[in-house]
Amino acid sequence: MMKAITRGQLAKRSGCNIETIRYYEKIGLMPEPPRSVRGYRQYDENHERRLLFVLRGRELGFTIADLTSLLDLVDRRAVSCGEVEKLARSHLRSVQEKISDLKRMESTLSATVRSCSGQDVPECPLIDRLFDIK
Amino acid sequence: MMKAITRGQLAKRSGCNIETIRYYEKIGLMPEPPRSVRGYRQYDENHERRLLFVLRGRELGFTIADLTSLLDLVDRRAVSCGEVEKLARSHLRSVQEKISDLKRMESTLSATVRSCSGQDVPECPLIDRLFDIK
DNA sequence: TTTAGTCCCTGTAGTGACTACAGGGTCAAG
DNA sequence: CTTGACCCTGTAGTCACTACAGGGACTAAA
Repeated sequence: MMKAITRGQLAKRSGCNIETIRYYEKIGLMPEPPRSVRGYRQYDENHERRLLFVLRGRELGFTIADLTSLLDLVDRRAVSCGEVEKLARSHLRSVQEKISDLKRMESTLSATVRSCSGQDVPECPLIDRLFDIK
Repeated sequence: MMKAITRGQLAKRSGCNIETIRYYEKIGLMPEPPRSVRGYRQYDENHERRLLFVLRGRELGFTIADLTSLLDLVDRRAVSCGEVEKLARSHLRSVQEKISDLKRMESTLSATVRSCSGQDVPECPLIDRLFDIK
């Protein structure tokens, strides 16, 4: 059994902002941990594992709602690869859409920046492009 | 001179949500237009051009703050290609960073989805991966 | 002329996912 | 015994909108 750690220690170990932990507790993503006599939160390795799960999921771009339902499956011990796959596939699609949106942005931006003189002159192709009617 | 149009008409022409126009006015990105006797906003082609500028800039991922400073340069007739280029370049860098973050996400996700059985079984590589310690 | 429907106005609250702050209590080191 | 770092709480602020409630105005049909 791991010795109980405080919120600040959990934050440091996980790389999570300390307030975010309290926020995840408030929205039900993290369980309410036991408290010390003085009311300090006491976390153990299960809390840490769960928090890391959430942080990794967020890094992969899953929403809080996605993670809530994934953790709900886990909590109910009803993980079925089928359900998870469906969620992950639809998330993958949205990530791919974001990438192509950003690539379109990137090519417009870099074309415009290339055409910039960089001089201290009052003609700017970026401004002109944004102001172009139609 | 273009006949004045209402907020709803401007919204329809520009493809912008009607409430967003009011929001842009509140934060000073759009000027307060003249009003009709009954208090209806009356927009003209300059408003439309400015709104399209903002909408295109947002599509390219510029923040409201970016657009505020760009439009400020325009309003002060002090557009210098140098300043604009600097902003655009730094924005381009952040877009490129976002793209590479998302690509990392994408490859992890698609690798995981590929390894999914898609079956109704309780072993799921995505869950396992998210729960892996370290 | 009435009525129904669509527009416009205002202020305010809600969204997502945090992050920061104020005002207090606790604890360990020197 | 004091200083500073930690912890607690509730609340407000962030960004860029979006939605809603409650009211007035205008248009077209019955």
